[in-house]
Amino acid sequence: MSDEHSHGSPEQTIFYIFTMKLSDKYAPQEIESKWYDYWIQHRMFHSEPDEREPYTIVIPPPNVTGVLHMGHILNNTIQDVLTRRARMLGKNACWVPGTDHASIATEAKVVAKLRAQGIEKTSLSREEFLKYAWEWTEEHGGLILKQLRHLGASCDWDRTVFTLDEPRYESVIKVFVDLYNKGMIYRGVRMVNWDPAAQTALSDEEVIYKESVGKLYYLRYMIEGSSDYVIVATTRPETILGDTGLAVNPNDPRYVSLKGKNVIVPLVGRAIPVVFDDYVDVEFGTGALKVTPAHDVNDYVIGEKFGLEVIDIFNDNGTVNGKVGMYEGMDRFELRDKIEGDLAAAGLLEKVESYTNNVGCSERTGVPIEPKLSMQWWLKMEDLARPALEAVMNDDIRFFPAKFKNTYRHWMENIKDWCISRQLWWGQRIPAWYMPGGGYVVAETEEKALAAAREKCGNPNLTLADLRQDEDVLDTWFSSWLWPISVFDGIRNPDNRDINYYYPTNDLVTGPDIIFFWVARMIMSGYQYRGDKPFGNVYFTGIVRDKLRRKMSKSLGNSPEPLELIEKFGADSVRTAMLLCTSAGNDLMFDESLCEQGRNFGNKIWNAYRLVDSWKVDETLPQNEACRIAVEWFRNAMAQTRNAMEDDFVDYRISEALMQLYKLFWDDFSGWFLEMVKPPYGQCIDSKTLAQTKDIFEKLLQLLHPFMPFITEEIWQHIAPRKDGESIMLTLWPEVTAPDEKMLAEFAKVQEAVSQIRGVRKQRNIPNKEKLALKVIADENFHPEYNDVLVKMGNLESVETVSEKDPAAAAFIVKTTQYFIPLEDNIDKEAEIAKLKEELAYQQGFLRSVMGKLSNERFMNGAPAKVVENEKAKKADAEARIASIEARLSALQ
RNA sequence: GGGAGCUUAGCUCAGCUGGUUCAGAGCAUCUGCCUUACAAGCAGAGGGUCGGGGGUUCGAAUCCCUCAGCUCCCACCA
Repeated sequence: MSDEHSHGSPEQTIFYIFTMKLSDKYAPQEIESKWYDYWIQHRMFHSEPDEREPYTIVIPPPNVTGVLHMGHILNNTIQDVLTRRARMLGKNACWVPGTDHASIATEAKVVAKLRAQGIEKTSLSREEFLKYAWEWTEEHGGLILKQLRHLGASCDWDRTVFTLDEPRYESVIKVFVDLYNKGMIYRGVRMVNWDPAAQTALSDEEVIYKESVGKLYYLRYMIEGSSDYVIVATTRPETILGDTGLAVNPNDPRYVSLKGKNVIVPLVGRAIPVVFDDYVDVEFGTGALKVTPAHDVNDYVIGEKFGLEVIDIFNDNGTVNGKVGMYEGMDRFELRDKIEGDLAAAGLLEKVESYTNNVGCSERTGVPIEPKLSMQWWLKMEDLARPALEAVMNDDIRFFPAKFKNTYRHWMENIKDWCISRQLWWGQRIPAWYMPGGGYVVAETEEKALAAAREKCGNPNLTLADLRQDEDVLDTWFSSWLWPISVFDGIRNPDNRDINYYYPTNDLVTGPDIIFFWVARMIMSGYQYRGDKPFGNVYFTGIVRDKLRRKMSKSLGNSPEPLELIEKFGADSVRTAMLLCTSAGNDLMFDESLCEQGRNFGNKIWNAYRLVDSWKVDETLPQNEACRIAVEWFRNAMAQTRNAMEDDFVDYRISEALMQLYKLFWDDFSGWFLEMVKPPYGQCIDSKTLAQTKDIFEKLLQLLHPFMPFITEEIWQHIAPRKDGESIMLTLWPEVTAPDEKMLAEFAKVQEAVSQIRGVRKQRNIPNKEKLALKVIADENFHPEYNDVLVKMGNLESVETVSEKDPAAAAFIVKTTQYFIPLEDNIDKEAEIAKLKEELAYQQGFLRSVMGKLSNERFMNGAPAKVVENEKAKKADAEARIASIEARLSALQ
C-alpha cells in the first residue's frame, strides 16, 4: 500500500499501535495500510526454494492496462485465502503475480488514444507505434497489481512478471521455433474470422455470437440462355460480388432441370455454374444456395469440392476492393443497402423478409466478423490435446466444480487447429524470415535466421537486409499458455531451481469463460514442456452479479467501485462479503449489505478483544468451575470447527469454511465462552482463565487470518508483546485434534436448558437481572457438574435437585430431564396444560411412527442394524418424555 | 440443432453413497431489551407438504421416468 498511504518506519508504527486507545468501533482504514506496509517491509510474502513443501499459485494475469473490478476481488480473495492458509500450514507458499500484454485489447486502446490525438496507426512505423504502446504500458500498466495490495493480497511481488518482458518474450519465441521444428506449427491459407475494425484474424474462441434482427433477401438469378430464373435466399446480398456458384440439393425435384446449366449473378452479370450437393438444406429458403467461397466457411468447403473460383471482394478494413470493378471503396454495410436498392431497381429482388439469426462478432471490437481467406500460422492441436484431456478425465487435475469436466472434454475431443498469428504489432513477433527468392526460415534470432537462410539459399553473401521478417505477432494466449512455466523461466532454463521446486503449481483460480482460451492450453503446454501437469486443482469462480442477477458492467453502472468499498468498509469486510456469497462455479449475487455483514463481524471480533483486554487479574484468585468448564468445552468446540473446516477446504468450500468460523466466533466464543468466563462487573479474573482465554483468542485469530488478514494481525500484535518482524501470518495454524464428542453433547443439553430458562423469562416478562431458582428432577441426562454454568448463564440463585413436581412453576424438559422454575405469582394453569397437551400429542405421534417401523417385519429385516438400534433408542426416549409429560399434567390437574 | 446443469424458508444457499439429532445455515422478518465488550449489539419467536405428477423401496429432498420453468456451454442453415 506504499503507493498511496504510508505510515513511516516500522518502529514508528509499532509505537503508534501500542499507545493507541482501543476505540469501541473497529476502524480498519489506517490499520490496514499499516500492516500491509509492515508485511512488505519484512518481505513476508517472498518465497525462495527451501526444504519445506512448496505451495504455488500463479495469478491469472490481468490485462496490463486493466483496472480492478469485482471479479478480480473475488478471484484474488480466494487466491489469497488459499495462499495464506497454505503458509500457515507450514508450506512454502508462493503466489506469483503478473500481467498480460493482452495484445489486441491493449493495441486497440493505444490506437484509440492516438486517434484522439489525431494520429493514425497507419501513419506510424512499427517501431514508432511500439514506442507509444510501451509508453502507455508504463504509464497505466500494473496499476491493477497495486490495487490488489489494498485487498491484502500476499503476492510475492519480487517475482512480478509480464507476458511481454524479455524472459517471457524469449520463451514464447523458443517455443514457437521448437513446435515449428517438430512440424506442429505450419503456415496455411484458411478461412479465418477476420475483424475488419482491428484488421486481424481472430481465433474461434474470440468470436461471440449475438442474436440480431436482420433481413432475408430473395434474389433472382437468371438461368443462362433462358428467361427463367432461380430464387436464392441470402442474408448477405452484398456478397453476390464474390459468387462463383449456385448450389442445390441433388434430391430436390425443383431443380433437376438445372443440371449442367449456368446462372447469372444479379447486377454483376457473371455466369456461374450450378452444383449439386447434399449440404444444401431443401427446407431453408428456396432450397437454392449462392456459393461465395471467399466469404463463408461452408461455401469455401463447397467451392473446394467443385473447384469453384474464389473471389475475395473485400479489403482488410471491410471495404470493397477493385477485383470486381463495381462499388469499389464502399463499406460492407453501406454496400448491402446499396445493392438492395440496385437489385430492386433492376427487378431482381423478389422479396425481403425479416429474419433473426446469430451474427459472429469480435469479442474485442464488437464488429461483425468477416470470414476471410488468408495466410496464417497454425498450431496442430490433436497431439497436444491427448494427454491434456486424459489428465482431467482421470482427475490427475481436478476441476471444482467437476461439471466443467464435461465442457472440457467436449472441446478437447473436437479440437481444431489454433490460429496463432495476429495482424497486430503489440506482441511477440513471429520469428519467420522470408527469403528473396521465396521460402522462409524460422529461427530464434536474426543471426540464426540469417545463417539458416544462407544455407537454405546456398548463398553465403545473403545479408539481413535481404530477409523480411513476418509482420505478424502471436496470439496473446500463445504467451499465457506457458504462464505456469514461464513465470519461473522454465522454458529458457528448464533445469533451474525455481521451476523444479515450484512446478507443478497447486491451485489455479480462474473463471470458466477462459477454460478453452487458457486453462486447456496451459495443461497442453505443461505436458509438452514439463511432461507434467501445470496445476493440481482448478477452482472456477462464478460471475459476480448484482442483487437482480444482472452481470456487473460498466454500461449498466451496477458495479460498485472496489477501492471505494474497501475504503468504506475495510478490506477484511469486503473479502468476507465476497467469500460469504460464493461457491465454486456458481454465479454470485453481490450486494453492499454483505460488506456490512463483514464489517459487523470485524466489529464483533474487535469488541471481543476489547472485553478481554479490559479484564483485571487477581493472581490469588483460583479458577472457578464455570471457567474451567468453559475452557474445556470451547477447546472442543474449536477443534470440531477446525476439523470441519479441514473438510471444507478439501472440497474448496471456502464459503462454508468461513461460515463455520463465523459461527464459532460469534455464537460459541462471544455468546457462550466469553459470557461464561467474564467476571462480574468490578471484579477480577483469575490468571489461569485469562491466560487460557488469550491462548484461545490467539488460536481463533490464526484460524481467521487467511480470511481477514488485517484485523487479525492488529489484535494478534496487541494481545501479547511481539518482536519486530513477527507476524501472525508466519505462525502455524492450530493443530488438528479430536474433539470430545461426549462433552460437546452434554454441554449442548446445558445450552438448551439455559435457552429454556431465557424463554421462561421472556414469556413471563421476568427481568434478566432477577435471579431465579431452578429445580430439577435429575436423571441420567442431567449432569450436575455443569450447575455452575447453569447458574451463571441462566442468572440463577441456585440449582436444586428435587423429586417432586411443583405445579406452581414454569417447567420445561431437556432430553428427558425435567426442570422447574418456582414462581411467586400464579401460573396460568390452562395455558401450561394446553402447551403440555400439544407436546404430548407430538410425542405420541412420533412414538407411533417409530413403533410402526419397529413392528414392520420388512423394516426389521431390511434396514441395517445401526438404523434399527437408532429407532429403538428413539422409542425409549419418546416413552420417557411421554411419561414425564403425563406426570406433570397430573400434577397440574 | 447437440450437450450440461439448476428448481429446498422472504433472499442467497448447504444437504456426500436413500433411514425424523435432514427438513438446515446465514441474512432478512417479528417481539422484548440502550443489561457495565459490541444497538455494527443481546435474548426469544415465527417461517418450507424440499417445482408439478408418477414410479422403485419397509422408508426419498436424496434413486428412476415424465411435465413445467430457468441458466450455461458447443455448433452456427445460407
